[in-house]
Amino acid sequence: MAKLQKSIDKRNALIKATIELVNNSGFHATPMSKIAKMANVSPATIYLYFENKQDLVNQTYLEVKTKYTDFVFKTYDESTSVKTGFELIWKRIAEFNINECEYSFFLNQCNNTPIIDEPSRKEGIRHLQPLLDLWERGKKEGVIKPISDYILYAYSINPLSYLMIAQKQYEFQLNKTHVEEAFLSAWDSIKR
Amino acid sequence: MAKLQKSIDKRNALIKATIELVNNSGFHATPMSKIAKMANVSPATIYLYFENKQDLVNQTYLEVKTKYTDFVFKTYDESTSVKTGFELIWKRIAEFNINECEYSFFLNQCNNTPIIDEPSRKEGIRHLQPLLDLWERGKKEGVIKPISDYILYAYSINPLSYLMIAQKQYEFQLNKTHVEEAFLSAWDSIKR
DNA sequence: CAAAAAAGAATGAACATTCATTTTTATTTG
DNA sequence: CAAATAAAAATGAATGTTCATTCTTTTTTG
Repeated sequence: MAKLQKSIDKRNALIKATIELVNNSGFHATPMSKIAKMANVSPATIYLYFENKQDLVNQTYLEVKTKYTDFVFKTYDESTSVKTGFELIWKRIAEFNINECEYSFFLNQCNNTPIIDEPSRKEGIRHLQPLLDLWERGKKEGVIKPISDYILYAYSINPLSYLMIAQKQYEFQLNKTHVEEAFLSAWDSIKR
Repeated sequence: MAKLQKSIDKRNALIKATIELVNNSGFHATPMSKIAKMANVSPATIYLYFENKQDLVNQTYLEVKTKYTDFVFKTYDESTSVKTGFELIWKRIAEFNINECEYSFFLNQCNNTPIIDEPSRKEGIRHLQPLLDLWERGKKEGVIKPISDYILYAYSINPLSYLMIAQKQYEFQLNKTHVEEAFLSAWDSIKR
């Protein structure tokens, strides 16, 4: 009896193709046949790895989201001051947004449109917990404004997504100075 | 000879239906037949008002964008101080985002995905000129940080879109207090 | 009553998914 | 160790559906 050992490379190639094609055309304008072609695989093969198109995109979302949070919190250390901790996380997020543009663009599209189904989306949100905890502490210490996490997120984190899109879509180039300026704006908007 | 007088009501109904359906399912998952049904019109009739599906959505975008900027700058008066002017514009944007949620959600979707074609998108951007002029003046007067308009926009305006989506998607409700807090964050992030 | 507007049915293309085979891989057996 | 074989993996073609758009006919309008 042969082992059930489907090539992980093929799965990765499919996920990569999905990201690229969905980024450029959107979920519904991306046919399975194109994904298959880009991954050098027959359309039928996709169904050995994923239940259907929705499942493919859900799994892609969760995989990218995991890469994102793994990267973002890798260097984070709970024992620092709130400001230092925030700066650490923020800069990692910025780095991810700039260097892994394909991934962030995909995540952003998932967060802003109805491609992803609700369970997968909920699953994805929980990943930011350490940042929420840090804010909690900051509020207690009187360093962070005592306002809703949604507002804190909207002002200090979400703008990075916008800048990333601007970079992709318009003739705007984010350089080191911009990142520093953006960080100061982020901190100014949430600090007490 | 009968006048060429296509009913404006029908066109409006089509645009309204497009917004609602695209908001809930996205462009490519919205069939013309559904748009027709919701507007109480035959599918063939759509083609009397619009060239094709892409044209329908482009025109919808421009129409909504115009409603947006008309509303936003209606009360604006160039002769005020920079801070007052900014507050005036910002609050109108907030009001639009909260009260005309359907419109803002649609605009946001257009800005973040590849539904709209490039010429229509460019056309839409120009509409924010008065705000850009105000920032220019603010920078000269030393009231606003001397940084890229993209960053100013990312921190002071774009967060409202995020809050609007959060309101639609999660269990978050924007009240008057939130709006005040958000305005302070916006101003803190761009003021010198 | 003629021209415009609208309608429903028809058309053809595109697509997600499944089906029938072939190819690859791993294991067994002489 | 190699030939035989059985299961898994992969494939290309087929299927049935959905959809944008067009065509032909009917209805409305001035």
